[in-house]
Amino acid sequence: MGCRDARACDAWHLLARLFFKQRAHLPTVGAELDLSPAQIHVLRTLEPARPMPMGRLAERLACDASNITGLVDRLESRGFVRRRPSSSDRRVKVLEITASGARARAMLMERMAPPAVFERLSVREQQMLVEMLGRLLD
Amino acid sequence: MGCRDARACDAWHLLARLFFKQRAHLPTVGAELDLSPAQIHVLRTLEPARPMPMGRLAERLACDASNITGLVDRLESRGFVRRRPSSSDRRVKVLEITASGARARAMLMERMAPPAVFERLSVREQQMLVEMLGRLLD
DNA sequence: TATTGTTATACTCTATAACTATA
DNA sequence: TATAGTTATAGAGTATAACAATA
Repeated sequence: MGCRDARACDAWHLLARLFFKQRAHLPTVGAELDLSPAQIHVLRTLEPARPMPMGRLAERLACDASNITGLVDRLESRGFVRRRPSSSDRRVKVLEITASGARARAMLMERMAPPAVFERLSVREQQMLVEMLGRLLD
Repeated sequence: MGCRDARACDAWHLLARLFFKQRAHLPTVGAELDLSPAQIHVLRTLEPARPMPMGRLAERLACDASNITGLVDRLESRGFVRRRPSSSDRRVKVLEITASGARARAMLMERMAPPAVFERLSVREQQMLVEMLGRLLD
């Protein structure tokens, strides 16, 4: 009845639980800037000084490319994000976060990672967690 | 421009990235059983032999209680979940996963935690990850 | 008077398919 | 012929507010 790899299933389950637990703060945090949860994830994914084609953003958010158009439309109209033509392929539009968007992003990230949660781990453990999550993402 | 607690922000960011990466498989996995991503998370949250009031499920999924009604309606009509009256409070309805639901759950969990991902960590590291995530969830 | 679950409503997200402009 | 982004559409999720039953 269980999974073949019980530890992997446990890990995924706990990971999802922690994500939902933190996600509970998204509506409150987003309300201050009038940003929906999905828009917050766009800002989170668009790291400053790391432009990203729209298609790649769709991959990272695990959604269809057609969703990105509308999400970016509203963020762009509010000055948080910019569309740039790609220099190598004229079909591609590259997304950049603006200075204003980067400020909003930093504020959002900070609210989403309340020290009260992650301080339950020692500094050494926090480093290990970050390193392990990074390896799972490769 | 960064967060006050950079490590906590990194951890939250990586956590969200990993969640989205795994979530990319949800539509494919769910399609086999005709389950939406949200319905999959209901089944994942409802661990076998651990009945849960509807309100508590709403908390765990970080959504409004009114959403749970519809989600559970469809899962119940397909025999994956049961509503039971609470013995102590007649306002409360307790949710149980059925035998059929538990089989679907095990299949989903296995597909969502492909060994190819978690095998990038040693057994010792997997144990530590599970232990740390558990502590973050307390 | 407060709480649990439900209903009705409106809004957003989401995938699908068809379209354009490039490649 | 294939790909990146857009548009139109319909379906599902979501929060809000009002409601019934119970505490």
